Amino acid sequence: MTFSDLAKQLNVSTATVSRALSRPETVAPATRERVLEVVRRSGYQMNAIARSLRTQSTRTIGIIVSDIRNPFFSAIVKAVEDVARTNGYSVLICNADEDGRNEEVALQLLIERQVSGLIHCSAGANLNLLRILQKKSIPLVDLDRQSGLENVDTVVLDNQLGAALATRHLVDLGHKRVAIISGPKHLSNARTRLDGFRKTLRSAHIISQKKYTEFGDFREQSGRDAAERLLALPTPPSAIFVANNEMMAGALFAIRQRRIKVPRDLSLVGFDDARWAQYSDPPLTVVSQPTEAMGKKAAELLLGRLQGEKLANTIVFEPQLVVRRSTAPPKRK
Amino acid sequence: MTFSDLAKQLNVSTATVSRALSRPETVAPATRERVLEVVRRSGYQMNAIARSLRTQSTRTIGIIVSDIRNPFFSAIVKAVEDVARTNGYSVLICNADEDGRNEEVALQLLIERQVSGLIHCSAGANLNLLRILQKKSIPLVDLDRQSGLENVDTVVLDNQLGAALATRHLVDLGHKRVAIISGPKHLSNARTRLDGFRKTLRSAHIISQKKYTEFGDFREQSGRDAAERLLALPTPPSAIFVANNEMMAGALFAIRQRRIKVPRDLSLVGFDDARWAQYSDPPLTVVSQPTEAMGKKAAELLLGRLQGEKLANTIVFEPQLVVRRSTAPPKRK
DNA sequence: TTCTGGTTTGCAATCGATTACAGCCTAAGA
DNA sequence: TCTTAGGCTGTAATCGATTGCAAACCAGAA
Repeated sequence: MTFSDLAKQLNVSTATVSRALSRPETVAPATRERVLEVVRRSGYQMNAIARSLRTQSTRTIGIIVSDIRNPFFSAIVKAVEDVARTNGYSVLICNADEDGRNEEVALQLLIERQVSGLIHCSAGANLNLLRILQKKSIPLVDLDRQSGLENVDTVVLDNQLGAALATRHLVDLGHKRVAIISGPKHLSNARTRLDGFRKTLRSAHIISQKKYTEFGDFREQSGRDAAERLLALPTPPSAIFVANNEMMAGALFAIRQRRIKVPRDLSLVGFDDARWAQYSDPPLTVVSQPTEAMGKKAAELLLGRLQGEKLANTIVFEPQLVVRRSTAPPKRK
Repeated sequence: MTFSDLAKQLNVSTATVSRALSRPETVAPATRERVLEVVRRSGYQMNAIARSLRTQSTRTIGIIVSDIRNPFFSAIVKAVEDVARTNGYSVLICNADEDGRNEEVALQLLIERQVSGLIHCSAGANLNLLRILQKKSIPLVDLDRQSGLENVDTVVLDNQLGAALATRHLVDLGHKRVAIISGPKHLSNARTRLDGFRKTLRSAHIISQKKYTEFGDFREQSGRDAAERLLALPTPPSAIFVANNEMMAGALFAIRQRRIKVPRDLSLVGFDDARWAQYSDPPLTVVSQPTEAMGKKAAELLLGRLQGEKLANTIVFEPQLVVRRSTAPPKRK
């Protein structure tokens, strides 16, 4: 069923049908009613592909996340989808699985599908493809992780502050042997968190030791491995700051396996307040971020750009320390 | 940058460019190389919209989920996306928020966008729109919840068995006052779970009482409300079977607020083994489902259909009872 | 040289909606 | 009665890639 079929049935031209639907005031009331009636009765469904080709606009926004199962990202996706839908956009979703290669494939695909805009949680892709977006003037919003591209809308947490809050909390409790399980060095948010961690230790006159600095890839398994290495140390840390929730899940696994008591033998601070963090035993002290708000804001920035906004904005959200029961003063030796 | 631009540059026709890319063996080696070289150098990106219009195929699969933040569905989405990607498809995602109206809007949208196929976790939409899909012979896979449409591929859990396992477990522990927080009556999976629950009680000669049967909408808040009602009863239940993980989170909230000790004062069995269920305090006894496998299977069935498979399949997955520490024999009075 | 068969290429229609432009009609004004 | 303006509608081009058909070309056989 196409306009041309309807037009034949109605003895009008496709132009009239099109106008009756998209600019009703330009067609005579009588004709308009006739057209609309037939459209309704026939259950006609517009072909958005054809329309997109002609109008050069897909009203689709692409989103690349690093792991849709991470509650942080699923909350982002949910928020983005909400904003998109209420503005007549749809969402094409791609998973990068924390791998720059996958991200590049995804970018390629989204460009080919002519997305109107892109929300992008970098897994470390090469900048060239992103430059293509810019050349095609497809607006881009960096979310959570900065791609490194200049003049791009950005929504991030103040990661430095977040890490500082966590670290400060541990230091204030009296911990001296403080470890970090950081994210990969090539991701901006991981770097900034590590930075905040180190600065805070330094300002407390604690030397951040190399053996207490572990790097994971933001995924569960790497958190588990890192925790195992830390716990196997001759003098293991008395506190660990784990830089994201997935790695925290992994770390917890290792910790339980060794039957280490939290917080008696080990204090833990996590990053990002996934639901399970508060239900966990013990409930975890974490740095929480306003996830939904960040997703919403990213979508809004994007829509703003699509509606002609010129300037690139950088929005920084504030983290909050949520103290629960996974942190306590260190055991006296 | 279009084929026509490239063609001009190369002094060939657009037909040749097209063929060099999609059926290289049909063009002379020399020309082919010339074309490919220019394509590479110019960074040409195919316009998938135009191609889709011409070929009448978008290679996009739509997915409607009821709540992307529910880890059950995000695991599904992840699995579907994986299978899709490795087969050259993309995924258009829509959120129904457990509301049939939203689902209908989503269906409309996906039809207009000419998705090649649809994976569908019903929130109870009207069947008419789904019939349109069938009329357009767009393959459809019902996942987790049956839409009620005939002759449709289906991937479900054996919900009856799942509920039976849970209930049996409680009964075997000696519980007589067993309550259920069920999902909404119009969803197939909720109904079947309720059914399994009732049948099991009956076979144990326990009368399932109306006051012990609560209905929620599969979302957190409703679980909380339902739990509150149950706990406020003159003789509250000694065990509750909560029919999905979101409502369980809500129920737990209410239970903690009342400082009820689990499992001493109340046994709990959940449905679907979200990550937090095992980290929870106490770790929850749940009926687990092979979520990823279900998502994967759904995607595979869909792709099968897209490749010409004729018969509609119904795949039933087996649930498993995972006994943790939220269940125990009832207190003796 | 002419013909045959095969390879390579181009022409032009096509997918379905949108829209600039032009033409038609009607009614009001001269 | 003749203009003219404005409202309504239709014609046809367009978006960018694909593809059936036909033409052009070439090598080898007669």
